[in-house]
Amino acid sequence: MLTTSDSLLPGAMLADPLYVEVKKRITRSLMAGEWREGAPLPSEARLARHYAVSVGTVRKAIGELVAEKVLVRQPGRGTFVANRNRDYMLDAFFHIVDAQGQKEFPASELVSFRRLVPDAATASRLRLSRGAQVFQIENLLRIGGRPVIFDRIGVPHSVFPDLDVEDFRHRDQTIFGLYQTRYGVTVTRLEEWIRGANADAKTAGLLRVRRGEALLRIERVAYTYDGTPVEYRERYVNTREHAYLNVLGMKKTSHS
Amino acid sequence: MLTTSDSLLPGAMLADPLYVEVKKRITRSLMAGEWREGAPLPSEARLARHYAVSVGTVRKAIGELVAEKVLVRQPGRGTFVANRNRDYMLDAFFHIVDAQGQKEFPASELVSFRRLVPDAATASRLRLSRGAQVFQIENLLRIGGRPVIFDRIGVPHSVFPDLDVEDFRHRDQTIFGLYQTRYGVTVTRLEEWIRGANADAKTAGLLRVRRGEALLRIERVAYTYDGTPVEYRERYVNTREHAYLNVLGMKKTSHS
DNA sequence: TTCGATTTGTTCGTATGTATT
DNA sequence: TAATACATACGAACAAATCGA
Repeated sequence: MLTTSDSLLPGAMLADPLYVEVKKRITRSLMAGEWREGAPLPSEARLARHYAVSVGTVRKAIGELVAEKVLVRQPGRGTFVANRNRDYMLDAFFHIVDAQGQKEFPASELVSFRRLVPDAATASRLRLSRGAQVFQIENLLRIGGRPVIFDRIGVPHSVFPDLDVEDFRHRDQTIFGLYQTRYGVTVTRLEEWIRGANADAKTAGLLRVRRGEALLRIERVAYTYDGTPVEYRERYVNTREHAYLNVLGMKKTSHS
Repeated sequence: MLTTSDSLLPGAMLADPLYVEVKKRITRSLMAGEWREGAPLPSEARLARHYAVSVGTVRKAIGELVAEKVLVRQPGRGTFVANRNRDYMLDAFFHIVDAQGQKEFPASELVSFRRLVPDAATASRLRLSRGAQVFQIENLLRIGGRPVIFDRIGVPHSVFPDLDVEDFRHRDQTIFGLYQTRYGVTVTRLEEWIRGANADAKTAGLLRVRRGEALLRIERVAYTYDGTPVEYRERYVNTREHAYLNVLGMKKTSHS
């Protein structure tokens, strides 16, 4: 609870700069669930006293975590653990847009929920040992009422031991939000491998396209703070009326 | 040339914080081509004196430009205009990897070079007025000797007036490098719209796949510092042995 | 509504460390 | 070795936003 002092002073041969050390400690506290999602951190001045460093050093550490979207700063109010709510997820991790480039949050429909030993691809991506089980969830996502995305999700049984169909069916939040609130698992990083794929019979039926129609196939691995893979997702997207939008480089600055 | 002083002091009702103002001025100098690619900027101390602000303020401005990969800092040496060389391009703007996630720089083969009035999609993406002409370049990219990517590139005649086939055929650099060195046009931002597409006869022939095979189709617009679109590229990727890799969120930190 | 306490944002200045030439 | 340049760290002052008394 950050009650006892935790000075970084005692000349203990730090490999990293002070602010990196502070950043690590804050990250560890975050991982340990010391502050809830949306909760305020102690003020910069208090953290500085606590770690026995200057305010500027704390500011630099917090600044990097803000850049990584782990924390949020609000002038006059404080620094908070970033909310991984619907809007945030939409902004950060969801890249499917309509022809005008607009994002819309999809409606989710559960197709199947099973517990099984995964195929080789899933096991490998999730770094599972032989025979380890996963929950496999198939999900159909509709945008504007029409099916656009089909997801096959695999999550390790070891990470989400008592996961339940009802969790998925009745959740009022994103899937990542579910991981967060029910298991304290925060997704901080995604790797997406995007390819083209001709629709097979099952997928074509679900997405209402012809067999053989070109779909987007996205293989995606989600990682936690410490780099542990916690979800493997195979996603098929009907890109007739939608697209995967990726923006690289400088954000719109327009100082001309 | 940054010879005369350019103080920001005279209480001239600045809307932005000082460091944002400094950032804007540096960006403007960059756009005006005041410092060549790879050239060193004046030291932080000199810039601080020049703008009549503190070193810390200059550092914050430069820091943001470094985060945007416009500048590069080297301890003990100085601050430099980022090199948009092959390696940088590969890292920043090229996302096609092989099955192991490795990037390899593709070999380029010119298929066609024409000057024409573009189709509606190209004209719209490049914000061209009716009747404005573009150069259209078709390019086949090979990775490991095999054709993987087919590009149809459109660039406004107005931006690259005397562009020549030979420029493309004999360049020893990336296409963006050509824009930079020959026309002073620096690409800082990309928008990529990714979809699936069934290969048509021509593309199938070039990429040596069956007609109807699912390819990745990437529509891409490249923008300059000030947001002007300077290139529209339609790209088809054979993703049998390759993929478009996108990484979102925190970079690997691993402070556990 | 006003006021005061708290918190982050900006700016300055200084000192010291480390890398490069 | 000395000079230069960026990196880190500290501290101080004031501004601006927020919130509750």
